[in-house]
Amino acid sequence: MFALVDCNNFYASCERVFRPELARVPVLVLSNNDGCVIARSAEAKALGFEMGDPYHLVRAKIEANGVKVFSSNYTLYGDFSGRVLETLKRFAEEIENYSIDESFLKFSPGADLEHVGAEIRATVHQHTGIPVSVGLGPSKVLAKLANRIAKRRPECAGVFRMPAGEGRAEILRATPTQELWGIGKQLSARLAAAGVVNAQQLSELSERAARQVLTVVGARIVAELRGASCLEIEEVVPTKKSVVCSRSFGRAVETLAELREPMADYTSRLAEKLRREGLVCAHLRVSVETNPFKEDAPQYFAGRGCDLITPTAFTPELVETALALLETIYRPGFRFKRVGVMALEVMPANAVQLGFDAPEPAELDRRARLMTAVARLNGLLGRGAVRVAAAGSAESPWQMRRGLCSPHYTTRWSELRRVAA
DNA sequence: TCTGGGGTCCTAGGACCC
DNA sequence: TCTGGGGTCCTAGGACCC
Repeated sequence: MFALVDCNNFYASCERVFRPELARVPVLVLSNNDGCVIARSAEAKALGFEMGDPYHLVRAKIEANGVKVFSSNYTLYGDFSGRVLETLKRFAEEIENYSIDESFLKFSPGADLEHVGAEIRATVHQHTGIPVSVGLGPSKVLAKLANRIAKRRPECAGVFRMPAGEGRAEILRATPTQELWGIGKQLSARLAAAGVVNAQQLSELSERAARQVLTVVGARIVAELRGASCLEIEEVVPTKKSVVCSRSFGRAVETLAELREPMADYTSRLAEKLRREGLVCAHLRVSVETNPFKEDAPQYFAGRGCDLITPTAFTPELVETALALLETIYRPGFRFKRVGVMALEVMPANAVQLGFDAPEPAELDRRARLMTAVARLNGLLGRGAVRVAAAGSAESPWQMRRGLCSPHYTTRWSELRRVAA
């Protein structure tokens, strides 16, 4: 049995914890740059504010209704998120922190689940001041759905356990496919075209049909809807595969010089993020974008990436690369609204795939030996399997390079020699 | 006349999530 | 004038190899 514990209106609730005077006041939290609404208290929802409402379009309504508005404060939310997680740990042995405001708990078959939902709610509220809802079900998808119901039906008091049999079928019939976890706008439209509009119909789809319409992801959802758990708890936080820093600016810009500035800025933030998490990247990608909301203006969207000679999180190197990439995709005559930079092929800074002793300095041709050794290993293990790594000194703890068979290696022998040395 | 087939890797793009 | 930011996974298609 799984439980999904979800904090109610999380960011708005965090803002409220230390401000009791806001208890019944409608509260909104805005995105970076105060661009749009990203969290709403129950009172704000009742007033008709929607997720993603542009601030400048709802400002009048905010003032007219005495709504309290906050710029987002992710440090605060991260702190509360950690405290909620700590509190939840006492309730289950297996726990997955799914997002900043949600966690999955897994209970063993014999567990007494009669009152656990209410206990979780009371304890989290007592310890953190954050209200949560609890959904229970035999699979993650069903626990997610149960959570929605817990939130929606006042008589549930914030806890709902997915029934079996006809009770569940009745709920699934009343659930449009788009409300399911993993089914968005596009997929629900695709399903509707195939005559499937509610969750019960979806659960009755054959594995083959589900795969055809929704690919393997959809097939898993169908199994989960039938109560067969196939999405497991992921307790260990997997290391990131990419890290992004992208942002819109207040005012659109046109020249390359004006674009270079935010690009350099975001890239150094990206480098900081990587270092903070102990990561390096072997591929960097940048993108630029005009304002998609200005439909009458000429639109341009472009991105380009390149492999790095040495996986790195070193700011000057990344900035230099990002600016060079920017130059290749910049086009004059457009009004740019956003730039982004993304680190790909991210790996832990201390990763070493395979090491071997460097040949004796006295030996005639180190280069040939290295090449031969790596080529042989890659022949045995598959192209790119071997990466050259060298432990370094205290100032430069280590350096690492992607497989020698990458097209770069002959052109930057000096770099490799430095690493190998 | 008649022009293979199987596999991998990479990239771009689509879809989803919070 | 003013519309977020950060992720993941999957697929299709092209390049390339033998």
